[in-house]
Amino acid sequence: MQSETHGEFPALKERLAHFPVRCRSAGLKVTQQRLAVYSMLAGTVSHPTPEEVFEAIRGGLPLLSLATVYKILDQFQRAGFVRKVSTEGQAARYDAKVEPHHHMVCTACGAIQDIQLPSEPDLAQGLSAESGFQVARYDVIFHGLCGACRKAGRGQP
Amino acid sequence: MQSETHGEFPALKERLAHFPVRCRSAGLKVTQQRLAVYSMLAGTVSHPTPEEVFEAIRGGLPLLSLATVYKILDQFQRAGFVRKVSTEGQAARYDAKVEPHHHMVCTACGAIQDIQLPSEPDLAQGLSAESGFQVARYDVIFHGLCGACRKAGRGQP
DNA sequence: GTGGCTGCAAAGCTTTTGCATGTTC
DNA sequence: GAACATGCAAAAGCTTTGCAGCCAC
Repeated sequence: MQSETHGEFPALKERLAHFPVRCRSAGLKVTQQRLAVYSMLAGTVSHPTPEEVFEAIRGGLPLLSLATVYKILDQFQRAGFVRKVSTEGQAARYDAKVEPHHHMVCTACGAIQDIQLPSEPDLAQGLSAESGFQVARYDVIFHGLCGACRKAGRGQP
Repeated sequence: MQSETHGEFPALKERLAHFPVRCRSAGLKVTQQRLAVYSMLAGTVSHPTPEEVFEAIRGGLPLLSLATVYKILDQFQRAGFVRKVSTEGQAARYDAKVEPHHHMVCTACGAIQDIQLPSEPDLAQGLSAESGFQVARYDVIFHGLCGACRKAGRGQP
Protein backbone atom coordinates (compact mmCIF):
# COMPACT_ATOMS: atom_id res chain seq x y z
CA MET A 1 0.00 0.00 0.00
CA GLN A 2 2.81 2.38 0.72
CA SER A 3 3.86 2.66 -2.92
CA GLU A 4 0.53 4.10 -3.98
CA THR A 5 0.59 7.82 -4.02
CA HIS A 6 -3.06 8.53 -4.60
CA GLY A 7 -4.75 5.22 -5.06
CA GLU A 8 -5.93 6.51 -8.42
CA PHE A 9 -4.61 3.75 -10.61
CA PRO A 10 -2.56 0.56 -10.30
CA ALA A 11 0.56 1.01 -8.19
CA LEU A 12 3.83 1.47 -9.99
CA LYS A 13 5.37 -1.73 -8.65
CA GLU A 14 2.46 -3.79 -9.77
CA ARG A 15 2.43 -2.30 -13.23
CA LEU A 16 6.13 -2.95 -13.66
CA ALA A 17 5.74 -6.51 -12.45
CA HIS A 18 3.12 -7.20 -15.08
CA PHE A 19 5.05 -5.53 -17.85
CA PRO A 20 6.94 -8.60 -19.15
CA VAL A 21 3.72 -10.56 -19.31
CA ARG A 22 1.95 -7.84 -21.19
CA CYS A 23 4.85 -7.54 -23.60
CA ARG A 24 4.75 -11.20 -24.47
CA SER A 25 0.98 -11.13 -24.87
CA ALA A 26 1.45 -8.35 -27.34
CA GLY A 27 4.16 -10.25 -29.19
CA LEU A 28 6.90 -7.89 -28.04
CA LYS A 29 10.19 -9.15 -26.66
CA VAL A 30 11.21 -7.89 -23.24
CA THR A 31 14.31 -5.76 -23.66
CA GLN A 32 16.17 -3.42 -21.36
CA GLN A 33 15.23 -0.52 -23.61
CA ARG A 34 11.53 -1.31 -23.42
CA LEU A 35 11.69 -1.78 -19.70
CA ALA A 36 13.48 1.50 -19.25
CA VAL A 37 11.03 3.42 -21.42
CA TYR A 38 8.03 1.94 -19.67
CA SER A 39 9.42 2.44 -16.16
CA MET A 40 10.20 6.03 -16.91
CA LEU A 41 6.75 6.75 -18.29
CA ALA A 42 4.97 4.86 -15.56
CA GLY A 43 6.86 6.77 -12.91
CA THR A 44 6.01 10.26 -14.01
CA VAL A 45 2.92 12.38 -14.47
CA SER A 46 4.62 14.94 -16.69
CA HIS A 47 3.67 13.54 -20.11
CA PRO A 48 7.19 13.63 -21.52
CA THR A 49 8.22 13.91 -25.15
CA PRO A 50 10.25 11.13 -26.80
CA GLU A 51 13.31 13.32 -26.37
CA GLU A 52 12.64 13.71 -22.65
CA VAL A 53 12.19 9.97 -22.23
CA PHE A 54 15.45 9.46 -24.05
CA GLU A 55 17.33 11.94 -21.87
CA ALA A 56 15.89 10.47 -18.71
CA ILE A 57 16.96 6.91 -19.35
CA ARG A 58 20.14 7.18 -21.43
CA GLY A 59 22.18 7.30 -18.25
CA GLY A 60 21.51 3.61 -17.69
CA LEU A 61 21.78 2.69 -21.36
CA PRO A 62 24.73 4.60 -22.79
CA LEU A 63 24.24 3.29 -26.32
CA LEU A 64 20.54 4.03 -26.47
CA SER A 65 19.37 5.81 -29.58
CA LEU A 66 16.54 8.29 -29.90
CA ALA A 67 15.18 6.41 -32.91
CA THR A 68 14.72 3.36 -30.71
CA VAL A 69 12.72 5.40 -28.23
CA TYR A 70 10.46 6.57 -31.06
CA LYS A 71 9.95 3.00 -32.25
CA ILE A 72 9.24 1.71 -28.77
CA LEU A 73 6.76 4.47 -27.97
CA ASP A 74 4.94 3.76 -31.22
CA GLN A 75 4.74 0.05 -30.45
CA PHE A 76 3.58 0.72 -26.90
CA GLN A 77 0.87 3.00 -28.15
CA ARG A 78 -0.42 0.44 -30.61
CA ALA A 79 -0.27 -2.24 -27.94
CA GLY A 80 -2.28 0.01 -25.64
CA PHE A 81 0.46 0.36 -23.00
CA VAL A 82 0.62 4.12 -23.35
CA ARG A 83 -1.38 6.97 -24.79
CA LYS A 84 -0.17 9.60 -27.20
CA VAL A 85 -1.59 12.92 -26.13
CA SER A 86 -2.69 15.23 -28.94
CA THR A 87 -0.70 18.39 -28.61
CA GLU A 88 -1.37 21.10 -31.08
CA GLY A 89 2.26 21.80 -31.70
CA GLN A 90 5.79 20.57 -31.44
CA ALA A 91 6.78 17.19 -30.14
CA ALA A 92 4.38 14.39 -29.24
CA ARG A 93 3.81 13.61 -25.57
CA TYR A 94 3.13 10.29 -23.95
CA ASP A 95 1.15 9.13 -20.97
CA ALA A 96 1.41 5.73 -19.28
CA LYS A 97 -2.00 6.21 -17.71
CA VAL A 98 -4.37 4.50 -20.12
CA GLU A 99 -7.49 4.50 -17.99
CA PRO A 100 -10.12 6.87 -19.43
CA HIS A 101 -9.31 10.43 -18.54
CA HIS A 102 -8.73 13.79 -20.15
CA HIS A 103 -6.01 16.43 -20.22
CA MET A 104 -5.37 20.03 -19.36
CA VAL A 105 -2.76 21.99 -21.26
CA CYS A 106 -1.37 25.17 -19.73
CA THR A 107 -1.32 27.91 -22.33
CA ALA A 108 1.51 29.68 -20.52
CA CYS A 109 4.02 26.95 -19.70
CA GLY A 110 2.81 24.05 -21.82
CA ALA A 111 2.50 21.65 -18.91
CA ILE A 112 0.00 18.83 -19.27
CA GLN A 113 -2.01 17.42 -16.39
CA ASP A 114 -4.35 14.49 -16.23
CA ILE A 115 -7.97 15.30 -15.57
CA GLN A 116 -10.54 12.94 -14.18
CA LEU A 117 -13.95 14.46 -14.65
CA PRO A 118 -16.05 13.78 -11.54
CA SER A 119 -19.15 12.91 -13.51
CA GLU A 120 -19.17 12.85 -17.23
CA PRO A 121 -22.03 12.26 -19.62
CA ASP A 122 -21.29 10.13 -22.66
CA LEU A 123 -20.74 12.81 -25.27
CA ALA A 124 -20.71 10.27 -28.08
CA GLN A 125 -24.26 9.24 -27.37
CA GLY A 126 -26.57 10.12 -30.21
CA LEU A 127 -23.75 11.19 -32.49
CA SER A 128 -23.56 8.00 -34.53
CA ALA A 129 -27.17 7.98 -35.62
CA GLU A 130 -27.13 11.60 -36.56
CA SER A 131 -23.94 11.75 -38.58
CA GLY A 132 -23.20 8.24 -39.81
CA PHE A 133 -20.01 8.48 -37.83
CA GLN A 134 -19.11 5.53 -35.62
CA VAL A 135 -17.39 6.87 -32.52
CA ALA A 136 -14.71 4.65 -31.02
CA ARG A 137 -13.48 7.06 -28.38
CA TYR A 138 -13.08 10.75 -27.69
CA ASP A 139 -10.62 13.01 -26.01
CA VAL A 140 -11.26 16.26 -24.23
CA ILE A 141 -8.49 18.81 -23.96
CA PHE A 142 -8.85 21.75 -21.63
CA HIS A 143 -6.79 24.85 -22.31
CA GLY A 144 -6.06 27.43 -19.68
CA LEU A 145 -3.66 28.46 -16.94
CA CYS A 146 -2.25 25.94 -14.52
CA GLY A 147 -2.11 26.76 -10.83
CA ALA A 148 1.55 27.73 -10.84
CA CYS A 149 1.25 30.06 -13.83
CA ARG A 150 -1.88 31.62 -12.47
CA LYS A 151 -0.18 32.45 -9.18
CA ALA A 152 2.87 33.76 -11.01
CA GLY A 153 0.66 36.03 -13.10
CA ARG A 154 1.88 34.51 -16.35
CA GLY A 155 -0.26 34.39 -19.42
CA GLN A 156 -2.26 37.56 -18.76
CA PRO A 157 -0.37 40.51 -20.20
CA MET B 1 -30.85 33.57 -48.53
CA GLN B 2 -29.82 31.51 -51.47
CA SER B 3 -26.15 31.49 -50.63
CA GLU B 4 -26.70 29.81 -47.30
CA THR B 5 -26.29 26.09 -47.54
CA HIS B 6 -27.43 25.05 -44.13
CA GLY B 7 -28.11 28.18 -42.21
CA GLU B 8 -25.64 26.96 -39.64
CA PHE B 9 -23.32 29.92 -39.62
CA PRO B 10 -22.88 33.25 -41.42
CA ALA B 11 -23.19 32.96 -45.17
CA LEU B 12 -20.00 32.90 -47.19
CA LYS B 13 -20.69 36.15 -49.01
CA GLU B 14 -21.31 37.98 -45.78
CA ARG B 15 -18.18 36.67 -44.19
CA LEU B 16 -16.08 37.69 -47.17
CA ALA B 17 -17.67 41.12 -47.23
CA HIS B 18 -16.70 41.71 -43.61
CA PHE B 19 -13.21 40.38 -44.03
CA PRO B 20 -11.43 43.68 -44.88
CA VAL B 21 -13.06 45.34 -41.91
CA ARG B 22 -12.04 42.58 -39.59
CA CYS B 23 -8.49 42.66 -40.94
CA ARG B 24 -8.12 46.34 -40.23
CA SER B 25 -9.62 45.96 -36.76
CA ALA B 26 -6.97 43.37 -36.10
CA GLY B 27 -4.22 45.61 -37.43
CA LEU B 28 -3.67 43.47 -40.51
CA LYS B 29 -3.37 44.96 -43.98
CA VAL B 30 -5.72 43.62 -46.61
CA THR B 31 -3.67 41.82 -49.23
CA GLN B 32 -4.56 39.53 -52.11
CA GLN B 33 -2.81 36.68 -50.36
CA ARG B 34 -4.82 37.09 -47.16
CA LEU B 35 -8.05 37.38 -49.10
CA ALA B 36 -7.26 34.25 -51.07
CA VAL B 37 -6.37 32.24 -47.97
CA TYR B 38 -9.48 33.33 -46.14
CA SER B 39 -11.82 32.77 -49.11
CA MET B 40 -10.47 29.31 -49.63
CA LEU B 41 -10.85 28.34 -45.98
CA ALA B 42 -14.27 29.91 -45.65
CA GLY B 43 -15.50 28.03 -48.71
CA THR B 44 -14.61 24.53 -47.59
CA VAL B 45 -15.51 22.17 -44.80
CA SER B 46 -12.52 19.89 -45.35
CA HIS B 47 -10.14 21.40 -42.76
CA PRO B 48 -7.19 21.73 -45.13
CA THR B 49 -3.50 21.76 -44.26
CA PRO B 50 -1.33 24.80 -45.07
CA GLU B 51 -0.01 22.89 -48.07
CA GLU B 52 -3.53 22.25 -49.33
CA VAL B 53 -4.47 25.88 -48.94
CA PHE B 54 -1.34 26.79 -50.85
CA GLU B 55 -2.11 24.39 -53.70
CA ALA B 56 -5.70 25.53 -53.92
CA ILE B 57 -4.95 29.23 -54.32
CA ARG B 58 -1.59 29.36 -56.07
CA GLY B 59 -3.36 29.24 -59.43
CA GLY B 60 -4.51 32.80 -58.93
CA LEU B 61 -1.28 33.95 -57.30
CA PRO B 62 1.61 32.44 -59.25
CA LEU B 63 4.31 33.91 -57.03
CA LEU B 64 2.70 32.81 -53.77
CA SER B 65 5.01 31.12 -51.33
CA LEU B 66 4.17 28.41 -48.85
CA ALA B 67 5.94 30.32 -46.10
CA THR B 68 3.51 33.17 -46.62
CA VAL B 69 0.58 30.82 -46.20
CA TYR B 70 2.05 29.62 -42.92
CA LYS B 71 2.50 33.18 -41.72
CA ILE B 72 -1.00 34.19 -42.73
CA LEU B 73 -2.63 31.17 -41.11
CA ASP B 74 -0.77 31.88 -37.90
CA GLN B 75 -1.89 35.50 -37.90
CA PHE B 76 -5.47 34.53 -38.68
CA GLN B 77 -5.48 32.09 -35.83
CA ARG B 78 -4.20 34.64 -33.37
CA ALA B 79 -6.72 37.18 -34.65
CA GLY B 80 -9.47 34.61 -34.15
CA PHE B 81 -10.42 34.38 -37.84
CA VAL B 82 -9.68 30.67 -38.02
CA ARG B 83 -9.12 27.73 -35.71
CA LYS B 84 -6.19 25.38 -35.75
CA VAL B 85 -7.48 21.86 -35.21
CA SER B 86 -5.31 19.64 -33.02
CA THR B 87 -4.38 16.64 -35.07
CA GLU B 88 -2.29 14.03 -33.41
CA GLY B 89 0.10 13.74 -36.31
CA GLN B 90 1.44 15.27 -39.47
CA ALA B 91 0.46 18.67 -40.73
CA ALA B 92 -1.78 21.14 -38.95
CA ARG B 93 -5.31 21.65 -40.21
CA TYR B 94 -7.35 24.82 -40.24
CA ASP B 95 -11.02 25.62 -39.92
CA ALA B 96 -12.70 28.91 -40.80
CA LYS B 97 -15.66 28.03 -38.60
CA VAL B 98 -14.87 29.64 -35.28
CA GLU B 99 -18.23 29.23 -33.60
CA PRO B 100 -18.02 26.73 -30.71
CA HIS B 101 -18.07 23.20 -32.05
CA HIS B 102 -16.06 20.01 -31.95
CA HIS B 103 -14.44 17.63 -34.41
CA MET B 104 -14.57 14.05 -35.58
CA VAL B 105 -11.45 12.47 -37.04
CA CYS B 106 -11.82 9.35 -39.15
CA THR B 107 -9.29 6.77 -38.07
CA ALA B 108 -9.35 5.16 -41.51
CA CYS B 109 -9.09 8.06 -43.96
CA GLY B 110 -8.09 10.96 -41.70
CA ALA B 111 -11.00 13.16 -42.74
CA ILE B 112 -12.15 15.75 -40.24
CA GLN B 113 -15.76 16.81 -39.83
CA ASP B 114 -17.32 19.50 -37.71
CA ILE B 115 -19.55 18.32 -34.92
CA GLN B 116 -22.22 20.34 -33.24
CA LEU B 117 -23.32 18.56 -30.12
CA PRO B 118 -27.08 18.89 -29.74
CA SER B 119 -26.92 19.59 -26.05
CA GLU B 120 -23.71 19.85 -24.21
CA PRO B 121 -23.06 20.31 -20.53
CA ASP B 122 -20.24 22.64 -19.56
CA LEU B 123 -17.46 20.18 -18.92
CA ALA B 124 -15.22 22.85 -17.44
CA GLN B 125 -17.64 23.51 -14.62
CA GLY B 126 -16.18 22.59 -11.28
CA LEU B 127 -12.76 21.90 -12.68
CA SER B 128 -11.17 25.18 -11.70
CA ALA B 129 -11.93 24.92 -8.03
CA GLU B 130 -10.76 21.36 -7.78
CA SER B 131 -7.46 21.63 -9.60
CA GLY B 132 -6.38 25.25 -9.47
CA PHE B 133 -6.53 25.23 -13.23
CA GLN B 134 -8.30 28.11 -14.92
CA VAL B 135 -10.04 26.79 -17.99
CA ALA B 136 -10.25 29.16 -20.94
CA ARG B 137 -11.75 26.72 -23.41
CA TYR B 138 -11.84 23.07 -24.29
CA ASP B 139 -11.90 20.93 -27.40
CA VAL B 140 -13.49 17.55 -27.86
CA ILE B 141 -12.14 15.26 -30.56
CA PHE B 142 -14.10 12.18 -31.53
CA HIS B 143 -12.22 9.31 -33.14
CA GLY B 144 -13.94 6.66 -35.21
CA LEU B 145 -15.07 5.73 -38.69
CA CYS B 146 -16.73 8.24 -40.98
CA GLY B 147 -19.81 7.22 -42.93
CA ALA B 148 -17.95 6.58 -46.16
CA CYS B 149 -15.27 4.41 -44.57
CA ARG B 150 -17.83 2.49 -42.57
CA LYS B 151 -19.80 1.64 -45.69
CA ALA B 152 -16.62 0.72 -47.54
CA GLY B 153 -15.68 -1.63 -44.71
CA ARG B 154 -12.39 0.16 -44.11
CA GLY B 155 -10.75 0.25 -40.73
CA GLN B 156 -12.01 -3.08 -39.42
CA PRO B 157 -9.60 -5.83 -40.49
C1' DG C 1 19.24 -20.78 -34.36
C1' DT C 2 16.01 -17.30 -35.79
C1' DG C 3 13.17 -13.64 -35.79
C1' DG C 4 12.86 -9.60 -33.87
C1' DC C 5 15.29 -5.45 -31.83
C1' DT C 6 18.74 -1.95 -31.52
C1' DG C 7 21.95 1.68 -32.96
C1' DC C 8 23.51 4.58 -36.34
C1' DA C 9 23.16 7.62 -40.00
C1' DA C 10 20.61 9.61 -43.42
C1' DA C 11 16.51 11.27 -45.31
C1' DG C 12 11.72 13.17 -45.09
C1' DC C 13 8.22 16.39 -43.61
C1' DT C 14 6.48 20.25 -41.53
C1' DT C 15 7.36 24.67 -39.89
C1' DT C 16 10.17 28.76 -38.93
C1' DT C 17 13.44 32.47 -39.92
C1' DG C 18 16.20 36.30 -42.19
C1' DC C 19 16.33 39.50 -45.44
C1' DA C 20 15.68 42.13 -49.80
C1' DT C 21 11.89 43.63 -52.43
C1' DG C 22 7.22 45.09 -53.01
C1' DT C 23 2.62 46.75 -51.36
C1' DT C 24 -0.90 48.86 -48.41
C1' DC C 25 -2.47 52.75 -46.02
C1' DG D 1 6.80 57.69 -47.09
C1' DA D 2 6.66 54.41 -43.38
C1' DA D 3 5.33 50.32 -41.81
C1' DC D 4 4.12 46.18 -42.84
C1' DA D 5 3.87 41.83 -46.19
C1' DT D 6 5.66 38.93 -49.38
C1' DG D 7 8.84 35.67 -51.69
C1' DC D 8 12.77 33.13 -51.62
C1' DA D 9 16.04 30.24 -49.71
C1' DA D 10 18.01 28.23 -46.01
C1' DA D 11 17.70 26.24 -41.56
C1' DA D 12 15.52 24.06 -37.70
C1' DG D 13 12.65 20.65 -35.50
C1' DC D 14 10.48 16.32 -35.15
C1' DT D 15 9.94 11.77 -36.93
C1' DT D 16 10.78 7.90 -40.01
C1' DT D 17 13.54 4.64 -42.59
C1' DG D 18 17.22 1.25 -44.08
C1' DC D 19 20.37 -1.73 -42.78
C1' DA D 20 24.17 -4.31 -40.32
C1' DG D 21 24.96 -6.39 -36.08
C1' DC D 22 23.02 -8.10 -31.64
C1' DC D 23 19.87 -10.21 -28.36
C1' DA D 24 15.77 -12.53 -26.37
C1' DC D 25 13.43 -16.63 -26.76
